[in-house]
Amino acid sequence: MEKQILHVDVNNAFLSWTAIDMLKKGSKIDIREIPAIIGGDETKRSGIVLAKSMKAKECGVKTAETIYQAKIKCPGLKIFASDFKIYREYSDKLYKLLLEYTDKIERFSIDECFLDMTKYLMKDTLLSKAQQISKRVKEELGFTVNIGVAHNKLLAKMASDFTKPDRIHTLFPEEIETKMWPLPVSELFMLGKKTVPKLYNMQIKTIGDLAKTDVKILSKKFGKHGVQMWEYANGIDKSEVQYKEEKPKGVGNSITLPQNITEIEKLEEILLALTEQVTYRLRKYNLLANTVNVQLRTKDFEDTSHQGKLIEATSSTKEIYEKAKQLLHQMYHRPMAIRLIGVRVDNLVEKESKQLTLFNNESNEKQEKLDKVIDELKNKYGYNKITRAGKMDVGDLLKLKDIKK
DNA sequence: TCTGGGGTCCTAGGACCC
DNA sequence: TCTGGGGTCCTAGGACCC
Repeated sequence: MEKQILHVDVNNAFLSWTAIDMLKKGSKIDIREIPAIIGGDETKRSGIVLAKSMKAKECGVKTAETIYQAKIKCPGLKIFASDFKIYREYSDKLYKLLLEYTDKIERFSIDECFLDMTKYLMKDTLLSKAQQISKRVKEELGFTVNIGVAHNKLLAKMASDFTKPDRIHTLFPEEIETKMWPLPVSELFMLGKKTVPKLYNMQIKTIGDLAKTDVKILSKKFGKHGVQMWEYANGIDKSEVQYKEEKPKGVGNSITLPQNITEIEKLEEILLALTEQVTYRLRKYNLLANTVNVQLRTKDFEDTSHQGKLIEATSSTKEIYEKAKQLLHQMYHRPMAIRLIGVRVDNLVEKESKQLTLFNNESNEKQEKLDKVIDELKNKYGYNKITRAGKMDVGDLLKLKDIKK
């Protein structure tokens, strides 16, 4: 049966949400109306553009470029800090509103949702629902969305990306040729900056060119990915809206350091703080990890990572940190100037399904109790207030003067 | 003061087994 | 002085997304 899918995409999400939050707090300016961006902190070496206003876009400012470059392009540019707590609140408000139309919603990211609206079989009904959603979001929540309407997720997502802001676009099978095929191939979902030049070399410049290319040639050159890009170019996507709350497949935490660090002792301390955050989230999900992965980025932007299996699945800060420290020592050799360090856990399993081991020793139980007490304190008094005796969280660590150089 | 942080999925190659 | 081949598991790295 033919599905009816909507893709709802918030226009300039971070910038819009910051704008309406500022207005609510009495700001006289609407940062959506001036050349403005939401950006990281250049003094912490995380100075990239997260979102831009239309006026900033007109100057040529691009998402993910450096603030430094953006300022050159747009001299009067105003920069505002991101606030993910606020973004989460607006995202939740949007989700709640959408729930009134269907419970089959997939939260694809903080500012994008797929809705399975197959229960509205009539095209006119479907379109009027989309119009209703668009109007209500604007009036009740104060920001605008783009909505893509199609028979599968891929086409709905492509459609919502057409012209912005505050628009509804359809992409039904008979419209693929006129609406999607003339677009540059780089516009196709899942085609990034590594693949596009290769396609250009093959004289494949538009999505239409890709759709008409022999899938065997693509399969040979790009493997599975080649088949998928051909299907996408032809509007084929069989995936379902994943509306059931899914547990994460991995949990990670990484930080770009304000200054490069060479001393392994300092890296260890930061690693512990990162690990504490990871295991805290792991325990909140009631999950256990089977593998630990440590990532390093050098001052020259060379990335390396090492991973290792744990003896048994765990969410214990101590056990995961021990493993992480071991991995760090494996990969670290002097003199290395480290720009970024990260830890992540993968191969997660439900806590309940953990196999009982013969030697469920007392020390493990003790450790588990300690983690639990710390988690409860963190829940009660706020994450950053509570840390292990003698240790600080990443934020505090990075404030230390002696970390410099 | 140039280059985030959170993810997912795929692939190539090595180790090991039969 | 020859050197299989299939299968599984594991790891490092890469590509892509928002």
